[in-house]
Amino acid sequence: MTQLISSLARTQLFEDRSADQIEALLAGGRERRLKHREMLFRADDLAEHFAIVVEGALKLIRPTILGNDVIMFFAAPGDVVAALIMHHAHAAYPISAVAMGPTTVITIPKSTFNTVWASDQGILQKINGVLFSRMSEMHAQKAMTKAQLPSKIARQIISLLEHFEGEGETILPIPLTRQEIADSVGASVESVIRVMSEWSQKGVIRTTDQHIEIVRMDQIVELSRI
Amino acid sequence: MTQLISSLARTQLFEDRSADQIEALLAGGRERRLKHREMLFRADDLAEHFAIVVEGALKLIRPTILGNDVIMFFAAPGDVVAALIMHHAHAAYPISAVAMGPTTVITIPKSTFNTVWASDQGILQKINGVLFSRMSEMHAQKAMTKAQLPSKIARQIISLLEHFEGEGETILPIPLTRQEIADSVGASVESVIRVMSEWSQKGVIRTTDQHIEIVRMDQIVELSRI
DNA sequence: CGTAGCCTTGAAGGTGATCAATGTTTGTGG
DNA sequence: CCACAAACATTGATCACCTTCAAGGCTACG
Repeated sequence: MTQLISSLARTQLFEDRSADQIEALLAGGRERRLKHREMLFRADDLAEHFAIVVEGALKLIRPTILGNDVIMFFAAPGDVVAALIMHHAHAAYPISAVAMGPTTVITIPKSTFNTVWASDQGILQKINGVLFSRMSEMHAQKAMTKAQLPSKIARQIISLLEHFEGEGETILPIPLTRQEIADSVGASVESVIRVMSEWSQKGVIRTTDQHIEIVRMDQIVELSRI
Repeated sequence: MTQLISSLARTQLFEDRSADQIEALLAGGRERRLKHREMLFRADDLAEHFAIVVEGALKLIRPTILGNDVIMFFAAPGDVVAALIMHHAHAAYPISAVAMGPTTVITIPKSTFNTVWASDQGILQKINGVLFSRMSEMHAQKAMTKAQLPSKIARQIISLLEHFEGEGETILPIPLTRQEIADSVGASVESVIRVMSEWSQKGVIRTTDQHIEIVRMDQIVELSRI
């Protein structure tokens, strides 16, 4: 747990907190290590915990009536998931959360949220920050609806790169399949493959066992704003 | 102002507050009556106020690189807009807000938010509720990306009807153009017109000067889940 | 009475979906 | 460590949905 706390202390959420304070905020919390593709919680299950991503990544997905999945968000270390729902009594998760690669999270009971977190102005503010960036991301995606597929994929990749690596890095640190890209931009796998294969051939990107490397960032940026 | 307070007291946000409490929360607030199509604030302007819709409606729009607009959200009476951004110092509005029909709002300075609102747990919780439903709406929309246009339009109409009227009503109380529907579902005006003209012919909907009436709700509901 | 905003209709064409088949890599149990 | 299954990537052909472009009509309002 001390290990955990020290890595949490580096996240945006807890940056201005002491180890003691963090420990108090984690009351009743439990570390969970998820394997690749393991589910943390399922849509429609009763929401009794929220979670903080410590390492790895979660995809927040929702099945559609048509049978396919839609990926709403990729949660990176430091992200809080299912926090908004904690304010509702007896509510169900609106989405499912699935690990991408080996992932560590802390799950915290609703009761801790409603006692410790809800009365901590600083934390609430941080959570709002997290929500704000999530909302911004959804807006950015929606603003691309009428753009062509290559632009959408390019934007998504850039966004993921920034969200997971900060600046400068060019290799996405999570295993990301073409299907997942398709599910997040609202396209079919085949179409995503056609676009990305062309990029690979032109040397714009490179893929080594599900890890995507951006070789020519300038080109991707350009594509994202056509 | 007393008039205003009494209509605010009926909103979800202030339902459990006394008139005095409401007045305190509105410190520095100013009533604004907007005409149809008048802009409350513009994207990229410095965000110094947030607002509560009292009557009418606002569309929250964002221009895209391709030149067209995207409508992110339709704000109904009781909705709070630009609240999330209040936590950031010197931030700009990420979207523009434009009145649909004659609209009354209260604009409240950032300073009030950061003093009175930020220290009021109850209010923060309510705001989270507002955000939650906004997020849910974005999710619902995203879940429809791969659906066909008629389904998207049907879903959007149902969602607006619920958001603006509660239950049971069948006439949308805001002037809503085909262009606005198109901008909100990510389609072209022409396509929206083609779909809705067919509905009009079949007697599923009726339009009288920009007010849409749902005649056969069952059909619309059915269409929304194909 | 002219302009602005909105609605309508038709024709042509393209982007991306769907379907189907196959190759490749990863993982697992005997 | 091999064999087989599961997950993932690929390619081609066909076709539907929706966009785009163009032209015109209707209604409200200053």
